[in-house]
Amino acid sequence: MLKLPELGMPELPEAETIARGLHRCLKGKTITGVKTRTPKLREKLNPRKLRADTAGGSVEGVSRRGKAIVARLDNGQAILIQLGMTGACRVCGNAEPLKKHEHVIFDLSGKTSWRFEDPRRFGMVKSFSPLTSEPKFLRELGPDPLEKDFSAEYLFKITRRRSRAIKEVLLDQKIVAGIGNIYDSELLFRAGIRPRRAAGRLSKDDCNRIVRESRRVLEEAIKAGGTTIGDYRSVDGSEGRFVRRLRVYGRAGEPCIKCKTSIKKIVTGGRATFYCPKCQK
DNA sequence: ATATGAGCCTGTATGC
DNA sequence: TGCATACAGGCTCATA
Repeated sequence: MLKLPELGMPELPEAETIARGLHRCLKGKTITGVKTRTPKLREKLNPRKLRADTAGGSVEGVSRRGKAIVARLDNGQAILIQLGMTGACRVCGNAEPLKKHEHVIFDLSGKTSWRFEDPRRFGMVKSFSPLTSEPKFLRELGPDPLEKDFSAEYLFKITRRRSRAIKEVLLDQKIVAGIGNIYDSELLFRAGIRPRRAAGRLSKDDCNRIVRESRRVLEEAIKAGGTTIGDYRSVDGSEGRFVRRLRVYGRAGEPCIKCKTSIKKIVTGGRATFYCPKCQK
């Protein structure tokens, strides 16, 4: 059975939970200091630029874009955090000892510290000015699966003439921003669609179900998410565990919850994919 | 234009 | 116990 790490399980619901938590903890606080411990993240950190852009700024708000986190400051700058595979944030007292993989530390007013932790360093942190130079990654993001513009019509239209497996198409952040490998398997199970179905062969109704089930599974997960972010009280993240009821992901060989057929594991696009061969067509 | 595979890293679980 | 191997939720790049 798959063991889920305690922190940082970053698909859309996790990013949403983190963003909400950060918003609550950081809104109105002023960044008094910026420390970086290694420049080696997915994209090389630029500590001087990060410091110059953000120190002295106050946090106006924190929100989510796809799986990424954006904190807007009152000086016209913003901080983008991509969580990668193992990225996590915590907010704690600024005297709290650093953890091994806490790479970026923003010290804030009120003796608070906002830290980015990422053992695998697939994530990244960078500052930018939202009005003049949004990073390419953000500019290219597709519609948010929880918003109206991710509709059955849109999905139907964009998948025409594509032979690629729907599982892989849904992972493409330029097509829809926020679905990751786990929820991809889960939503296709709920929609009754085989992961390897060629996207271009989906019917309008298939698209309808995919859009509907994407929303459902993501919203359910957000509700279950609760408190990922350590707040002043639970700095160790002990309160932040997600309870997930995964129906197919990580359940290879186990019986389907609907029909008892053995859940299958395949690899598409280099990623593990799980489905029920009977319930999904 | 599209699809595939490699690669960035460390941590954990497994099998010998 | 040690050691080697496989695998992990993201994303980008080079190549075909």
